[in-house]
Amino acid sequence: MKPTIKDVAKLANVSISTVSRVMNAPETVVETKRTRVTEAIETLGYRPNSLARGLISRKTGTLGVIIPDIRNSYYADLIRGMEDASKKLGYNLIICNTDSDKNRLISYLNNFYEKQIDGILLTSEPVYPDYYNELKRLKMPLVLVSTHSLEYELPSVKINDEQAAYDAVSYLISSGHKEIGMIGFDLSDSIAGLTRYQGFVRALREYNLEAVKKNIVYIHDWAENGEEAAQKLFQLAPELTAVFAASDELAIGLLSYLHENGISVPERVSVIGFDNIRLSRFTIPKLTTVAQPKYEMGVRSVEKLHRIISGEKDPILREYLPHEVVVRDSVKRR
Amino acid sequence: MKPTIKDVAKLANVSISTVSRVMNAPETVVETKRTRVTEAIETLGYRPNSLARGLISRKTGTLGVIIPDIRNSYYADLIRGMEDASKKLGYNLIICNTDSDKNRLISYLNNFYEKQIDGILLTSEPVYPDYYNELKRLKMPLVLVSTHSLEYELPSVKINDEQAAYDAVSYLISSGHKEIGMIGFDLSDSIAGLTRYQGFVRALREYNLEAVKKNIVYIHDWAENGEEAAQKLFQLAPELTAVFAASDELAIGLLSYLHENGISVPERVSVIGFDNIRLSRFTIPKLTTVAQPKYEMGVRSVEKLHRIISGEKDPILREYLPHEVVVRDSVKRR
DNA sequence: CTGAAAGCGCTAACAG
DNA sequence: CTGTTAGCGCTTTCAG
Repeated sequence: MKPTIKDVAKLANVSISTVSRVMNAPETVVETKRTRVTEAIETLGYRPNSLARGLISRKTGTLGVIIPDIRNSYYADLIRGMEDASKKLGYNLIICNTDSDKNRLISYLNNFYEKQIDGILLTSEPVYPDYYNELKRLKMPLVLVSTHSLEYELPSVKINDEQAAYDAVSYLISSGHKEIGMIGFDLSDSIAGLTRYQGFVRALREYNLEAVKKNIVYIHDWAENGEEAAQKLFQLAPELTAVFAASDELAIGLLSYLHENGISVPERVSVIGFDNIRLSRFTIPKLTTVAQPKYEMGVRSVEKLHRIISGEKDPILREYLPHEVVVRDSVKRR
Repeated sequence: MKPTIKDVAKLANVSISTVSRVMNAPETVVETKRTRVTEAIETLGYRPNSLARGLISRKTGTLGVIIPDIRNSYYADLIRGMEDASKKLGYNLIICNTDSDKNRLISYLNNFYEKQIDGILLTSEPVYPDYYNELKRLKMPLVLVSTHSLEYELPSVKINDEQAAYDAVSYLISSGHKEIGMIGFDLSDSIAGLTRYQGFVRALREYNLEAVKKNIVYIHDWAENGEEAAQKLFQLAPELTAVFAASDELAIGLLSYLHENGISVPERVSVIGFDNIRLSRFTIPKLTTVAQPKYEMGVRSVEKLHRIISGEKDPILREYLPHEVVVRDSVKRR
């Protein structure tokens, strides 16, 4: 049986309140007793039960993270950032994958509620009305990450996806490309789908290239094969000289497809990705992409959530972190 | 304030024990009251507080996962497998990154202890005596994943790394290669380092190629640049026709290096990786590698841990799951 | 400065 | 079948 505060009290010959005090406010206990207690704690290997503590304090020191699928490389850095910030602030992270399944998401929300989680980090998921209602009912501190909500007053941290896509495509255009295509996420995905498409179109329009906006293929699930999409795209528009892929994973599939088909990159076709995942530095050729500050986003989202939990006033409701075009070797000037 | 069992009892006009009963043993309550309680729960949106429950049951429904660094692609599938199995069995997963730092690891162990975690999944870390002592002191159910211990009687699930490396190198040899090199993890890493090296050497020896076992470069940290290691390796042994990389990430760095230096793969040099991470299907050329059943390992480890927690007798202490050479395009017969 | 006592929300005997 | 009561391990008044 694990030693409890009672055991410590008995061994140190004090009351349990005194033991409690040396743990929470040592200066209020006379030194003689304090050391006796400390020693007792030591010899018993006592550690306070955080369930009992949480029952009183109404704090568990645990945050719930909801992501679509951890296998998506995008989340690796994000979560690491969250974890490092959490450790610093005294939290643990419970990670849950939803596969963007509504029921699974709601089930986890209730799970969090029962576990008395201190706050939620909801990732990549658009906030549909039913999610919002559930969230509101549960009344748990929340920060949206890699997503936001314009309809509801919900704190969030993400990049400006539309602008980032715009910058990617502009980079292609300013490199002399006119026959540009895109592999994007379904437009029903209001975060990574619609916005990046809009950025794509805005760039084209600005340079009077709007005619090529038809050169687009959508994928409906992040794990879908980038190669297949690439094939469809080049069937649709064989004349392309550049492609904007809405994620690096997609770009990597595209690179693979092009290589298989003897289409050289960047000589014949240029490719720009999105996210700057770890392995994008090692593709052949090295992938030019627009980087999201993923680690930093993870850190910021936890800090933001912590501020909300602590009741501090958070200066900015919707935070947008800077993205950056990382120039490597997959785009050629022509 | 969240509604408590008292609120439900009051609203349904029964005692709190009755409410408790409809939640835990509904059949022991007469229907009239049962429906009254159910309705009260419904209208209040009541959910039991799992802290209070856990205080009594001594179960939290939470498992602690310790990994070196989630940014390592290897862990994505593993964790997803753990998560899916956990959801099925009613657990949540707390994920902690240690960077293989001893203090950080021990700090998390104590953290788990205080949180009354039901069990621990300790990943990739060799069990040093001080870890073992700490683990023993804490007395928490534990399963080792992607690692094991020969000194201590600790349950584990992993592949046979030595054999897997042997199979990789044998595949190279049976494809006609004699000038073989390796990029491996430091030998002080008894799991991914030493064993894979031993498999490499055993294969060489078996085919009387032991002379080339000097063609090896070690990296000391998984995140180290595979390109640099590759450079050192080819400086050391320019005549190589094949390289065994101890991880796919390393293999991808190697591929990148070779391409940068105009060394064609697999025409001039063949490459075989290890792990079969998601993106290894999309490298150029597609990477031949030895696959670990990562997802399955995650599932099995949670099931195993669950069995231990439930006090069931677990048939096998140390489980070894099958690996498999996945032949793609990066190794050429010569 | 310190001990006794109440209570966080819930489960589990124990009577009735 | 159901209510009362006693805790689970800890923090927090409240006296002294």
